[in-house]
Amino acid sequence: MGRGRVELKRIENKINRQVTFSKRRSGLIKKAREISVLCDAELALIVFSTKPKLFHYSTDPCMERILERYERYSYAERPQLGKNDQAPHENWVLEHAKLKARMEVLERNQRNFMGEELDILSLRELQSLEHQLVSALKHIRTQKNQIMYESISELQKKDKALQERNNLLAKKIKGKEKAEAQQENNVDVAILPPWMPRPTNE
Amino acid sequence: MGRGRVELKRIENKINRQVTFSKRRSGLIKKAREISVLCDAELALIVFSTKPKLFHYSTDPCMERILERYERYSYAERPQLGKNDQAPHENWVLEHAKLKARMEVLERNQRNFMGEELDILSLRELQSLEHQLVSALKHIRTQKNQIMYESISELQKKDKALQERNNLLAKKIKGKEKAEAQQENNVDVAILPPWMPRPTNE
DNA sequence: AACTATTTATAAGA
DNA sequence: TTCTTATAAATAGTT
Repeated sequence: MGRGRVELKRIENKINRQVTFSKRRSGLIKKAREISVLCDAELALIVFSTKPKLFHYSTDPCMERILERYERYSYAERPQLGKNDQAPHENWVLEHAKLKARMEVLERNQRNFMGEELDILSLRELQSLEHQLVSALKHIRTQKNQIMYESISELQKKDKALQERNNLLAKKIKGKEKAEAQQENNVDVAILPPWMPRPTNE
Repeated sequence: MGRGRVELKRIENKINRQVTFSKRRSGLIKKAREISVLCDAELALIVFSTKPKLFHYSTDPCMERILERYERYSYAERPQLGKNDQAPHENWVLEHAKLKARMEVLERNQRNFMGEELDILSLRELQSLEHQLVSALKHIRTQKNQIMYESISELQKKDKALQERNNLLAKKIKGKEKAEAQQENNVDVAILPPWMPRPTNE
């Protein structure tokens, strides 16, 4: 919709892509709101731009509710693995407890990884944590470098292609100018009355 | 769009609502796909009809990934929602799903903190992670230093105390030796026959 | 950010 | 559900 069909593929021009993103995002969110109001549907829409920036729309004041509902639904829809018909409740309680315990461990770890709650750790544990973080940092920096290198090499490739194209265009223009100059000369000579002096080639 | 404006409110006729839902749902999903392709955006769309039936679209093969990413982003700005006083079972299933979702986020975070699975992170996310780790390392090293200092100063205190006790004991022993020596001398001199030479004090 | 020529979505009807 | 079609809405390119 707009002045010209648009091919369904990534828009290469960055500015253009950004503008289109912004327009279509608002359109999408509007449509989402419309269907939710008109048809009394519950929905959640999450969009990450390449920036990456987050946009979202949800019928529920709290997006989480819908995500949870989704999780629940998709769990239920998943192919039922071994039916736990025998003691589903018992089983659940057990699993829940396990999950909770594991979660607490994870949370504590996470806080430690963020440099919090270190006072309960022994010297040996601190040292191990330190080594882990140093190693992680190494990986992260390597990955960062790689991304940056890739980005640079891509830009260089683009740059080269553009330069070549420029050269080509410059040559074409030069050729054309020469031809035009030639033509002008010819015309001039042709329209001169016979008694006028002809221009001499130097 | 269509033959006549449509008011933005719930369609009361059920059949009509259903038809509209079906049409608009496909339209919405189409638009979602378009923006994701054209603008290179990552997105997740979840729709529940009143049936209730679930429809969803996601750029990622695994919707979870985007939901996790969403969680990660919105985690900071999430205000604690009010307790849902629902049926206990419902509530419980819900909490379980929530726990599981949160767990997955935590696990992913933890892997990231350990320098794994970095390939899905953007440059900006990597940078943020790096800063977090650097800050954490600083805290960890501070804590380590503090523990070591405390340990050292405690050892020094102990050392000093021991040394003092040693000195004290040494003095006591010296005093005793002298006394004994004196006594020995006395005895020696006493039992020497009168014609033997006496020891001289130097 | 506003405009507008077009394309696209879709409401109603079949 | 699907197709058609008149019309509303979205939006690509432009200013």
